[in-house]
Amino acid sequence: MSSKNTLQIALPVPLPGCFDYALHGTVIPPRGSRVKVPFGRRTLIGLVHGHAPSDYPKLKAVEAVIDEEPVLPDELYQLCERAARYYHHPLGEVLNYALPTLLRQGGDAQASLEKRWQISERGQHVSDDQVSRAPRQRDALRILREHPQGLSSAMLAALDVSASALNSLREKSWANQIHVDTRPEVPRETLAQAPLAANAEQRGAIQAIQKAKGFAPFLLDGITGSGKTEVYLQAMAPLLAAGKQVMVLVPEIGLTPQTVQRFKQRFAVPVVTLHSGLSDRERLDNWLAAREGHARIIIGTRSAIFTPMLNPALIIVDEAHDSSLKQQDGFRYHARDLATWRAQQLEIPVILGSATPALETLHLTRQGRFQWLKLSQRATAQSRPPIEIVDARLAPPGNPLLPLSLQALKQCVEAGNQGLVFINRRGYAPMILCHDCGWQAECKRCDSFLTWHRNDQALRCHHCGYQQPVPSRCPDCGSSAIQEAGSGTEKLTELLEQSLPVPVIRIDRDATRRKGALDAHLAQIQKGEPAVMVGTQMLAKGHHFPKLTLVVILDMDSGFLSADFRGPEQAAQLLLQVAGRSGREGKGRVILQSRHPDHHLLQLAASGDYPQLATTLLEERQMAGLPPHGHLALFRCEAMTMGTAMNFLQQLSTTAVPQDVHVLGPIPAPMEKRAGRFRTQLLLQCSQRAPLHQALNVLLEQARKLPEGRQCRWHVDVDPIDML
DNA sequence: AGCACGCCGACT
DNA sequence: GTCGGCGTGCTC
Repeated sequence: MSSKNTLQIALPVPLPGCFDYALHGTVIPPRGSRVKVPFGRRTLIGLVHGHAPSDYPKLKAVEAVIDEEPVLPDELYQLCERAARYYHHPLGEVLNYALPTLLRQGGDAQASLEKRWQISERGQHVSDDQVSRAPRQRDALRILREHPQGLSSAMLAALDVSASALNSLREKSWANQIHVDTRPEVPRETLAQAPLAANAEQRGAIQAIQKAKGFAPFLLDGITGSGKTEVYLQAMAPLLAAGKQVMVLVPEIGLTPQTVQRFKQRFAVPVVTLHSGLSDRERLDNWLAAREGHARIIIGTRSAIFTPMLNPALIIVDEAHDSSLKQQDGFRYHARDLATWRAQQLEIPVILGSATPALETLHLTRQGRFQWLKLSQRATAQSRPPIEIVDARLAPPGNPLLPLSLQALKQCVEAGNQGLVFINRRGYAPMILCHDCGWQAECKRCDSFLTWHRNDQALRCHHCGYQQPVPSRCPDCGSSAIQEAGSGTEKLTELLEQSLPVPVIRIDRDATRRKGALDAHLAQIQKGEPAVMVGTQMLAKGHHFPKLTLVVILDMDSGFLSADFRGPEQAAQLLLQVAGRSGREGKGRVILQSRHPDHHLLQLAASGDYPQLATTLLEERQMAGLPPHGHLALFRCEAMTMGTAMNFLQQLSTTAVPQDVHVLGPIPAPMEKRAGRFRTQLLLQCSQRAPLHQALNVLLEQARKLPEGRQCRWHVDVDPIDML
């Protein structure tokens, strides 16, 4: 055993465990600091995990120590360790994921400073005749003299000072470029705007959160329009006034300028955002601002849960039921659960806010492990509009809209209001087929039908992106009797444009792809003139449409009938979310078209009694041993042939696992073929977490050894959200 | 995951 | 005769 210093390094490679390296030098870098090490034929940046003697015979030496201090606070390092263990994902990759890109690449953990031009001592004493032949430089000097703290290049350009004049001044040592820290002083008074008046329920919730000491998990269960955000804002106020920081996690599409604006308007403190739209530099600056305690409100999407904070006081997860909080590839963590762990570790409160809490969260709350804060009244004292179920089978052929729905839309816009038609299907028609031989356009690479996008003259697969031109004749029988079946947003928009005297605004991924297009559409709606929106899920969240009084929902059935056990839960959440758009400032109406108007879960959801629906669903889950009553992990596999994918998981399923763990499968995934690969899955189920994790450890070890696995791409998903 | 080594087919 | 296809094996 070597007496030399040996470091254990976590590296960003998909291999379990850490790697040992010899350290020349006497100062041992602490856990969480970055080092550069040789790995195979390349050089990687890893994080110090610890130091302990190693018996590995061919130790390589650390090439360079990058940080003397950890880049991640130990609390975050521990969160990563726990997450790596729980999700069975390599620690090095988890840690790597937690770091901003520039730090992963070895960059300095330094906020960027603003460059400014400043007049020098010598420049102060330059007389006008010294620059009589250089009027541009004379003007530049005059301007710099007026601004002794210096001016940024952008401001100088705005004042018509050219870069060449400035460079000339620098050559004569009359001006310098300096770097300044432009972070604003945080004002003593952090409240910038008076809070809204809270009703009794809101006051109760705010007080409960403010009274909390140490770790305290809350479910803020409030129907749409009940003023959850106001509760967040008032709960935050004293924390911010005490110089602390608050983290707010929001769903991907919820991170709109309006959301951020609401926080910025209320508080005069630095607010930073963390989301995929930032440049690497902006992301690092914001991350550092949070780590150093300058940023006081940190708003971000799921990955923001890994942001370090100097003075953390509260974590808020808004729309906590939203499935975008679970990462669907690579490191498959759930930000809602990590938020709870982190709050526990930091001994601070965490608030999960939702109008339709996930059954997991409701279950914990009913067990008393979350404190239940209920908001049952709309803040504006409007009652929630009832959801009318109507039989969609009565719709005229080829038209997805019932006469009743169309009539209601007409009345709505004639009364000067706005309507929304929700249809969760993009394109013109979800299918095209041959009337003569029954041929249907299918994706070559997936088990799915191609959607006709008439605007773009293309058939497109929504699962893999495959695209092909629309055939004019049937490729099988040559008939020209090709027609579409079903309706998407494009067709519905066209139909409504023909029937209504007002603008029809389509809001889906296709219509809003162009940068700024979504904002332009939303702005048009905000003007409040009569109009009808046609939209997908994109419209379901966050947006506030004051003039919207009618919502027509076209295709919620598939969710309620889905093979996925979470189908009804998610459909109900979406239904209530969409319905909640209606009548936020006035009387509203919601029409739900369904081909299964007697379906009991659909009726329960439409009744608006989400707690009762949840109870029913939870009973079903208990009988089936499904979450939250049982725990699941999924081994997914894909390969070039079904045989390879099946064979691997078949081999794997013979591995001995702890007694109480049920190994189900392998079975072909619900969509057998996707993007040209065949997909299979092996489901692990257990009433307890511990044996499930033991089983995963055994199976993972086995999977890495099995030769059959080499022709497959496989991964595990702990607590899978969608089984498809 | 990278990145090498290694052994078989169509090209200057 | 070479360039390059991706199987296989390893990384402290």
